[in-house]
Amino acid sequence: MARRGTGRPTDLELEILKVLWGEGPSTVRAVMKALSKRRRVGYTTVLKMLQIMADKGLVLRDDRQRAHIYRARHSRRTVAGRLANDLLDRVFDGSATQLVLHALSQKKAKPEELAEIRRLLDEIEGGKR
Amino acid sequence: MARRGTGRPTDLELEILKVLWGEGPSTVRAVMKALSKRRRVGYTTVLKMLQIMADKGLVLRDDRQRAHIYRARHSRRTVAGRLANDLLDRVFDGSATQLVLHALSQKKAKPEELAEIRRLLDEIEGGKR
DNA sequence: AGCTGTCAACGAAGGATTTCGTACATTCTC
DNA sequence: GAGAATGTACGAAATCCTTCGTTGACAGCT
Repeated sequence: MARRGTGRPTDLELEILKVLWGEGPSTVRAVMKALSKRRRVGYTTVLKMLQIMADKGLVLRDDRQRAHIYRARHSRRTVAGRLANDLLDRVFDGSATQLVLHALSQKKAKPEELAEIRRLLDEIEGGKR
Repeated sequence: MARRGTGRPTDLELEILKVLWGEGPSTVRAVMKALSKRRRVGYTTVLKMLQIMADKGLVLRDDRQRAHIYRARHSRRTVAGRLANDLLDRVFDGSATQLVLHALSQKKAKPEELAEIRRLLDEIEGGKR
């Protein structure tokens, strides 16, 4: 049971997680429908993926109904943080600043976003004083 | 020739790129030596990886000498930015702010780093005024 | 020339990811 | 109840990543 790879969700797994985060607990068909809007994907493929993901512990399955209900095991916040962290370690050697600098210089953030980041900085520094 | 996957370097590919970025153009053996400090890896494995990476266009090969010299095709800055960007699109739906917030809250940044980020923010906002 | 060490090239193998065909069970509808 | 629709489960195939054994070429040395 519980397989192990890199620990990171793969591309398709991430797409599926995003559906579950957005739609909440769903049946295979519901996930498949939502996913079809962005990607051509067959029913059994989604089913198989969800089975594997359940096996890996990425999703939880409620099989009390005939159509099993799947839901993400970890919040979007948790997984996203884990991935950001992972990228941090693998590429930026743990320097959050480097990652932030890249992220900010690549995408043009809106003024409100910049203000939000400033607020976070204040918050972090405030906690230390 | 020129294969295509996700476009992202894999884990081992990234490790190899980091060696090339750090050491500069190197032979297979030199890469293998440097890599051995952090990971158990055989000579032919590194050779094969470099051949594949050259095929993909991740590295460039100079085969004028008997021992071919490999070097990273793109700078660390470029690749890192691309990866941060990719994560942004795949997980944070393009919101740099979200990524920054996660990055900053996961790792505890040093005060100097926070100051550096502030400087960047000033720079970005300054350019608009 | 023969021996030794280093090199590139190739192919194969094992594991992971993704896709889908098929089989079989259950539920719904006529 | 028969047949269609919908569901799970299983297994196989295609591709990619990673690893390594083997082969043949080449260079240096005696």
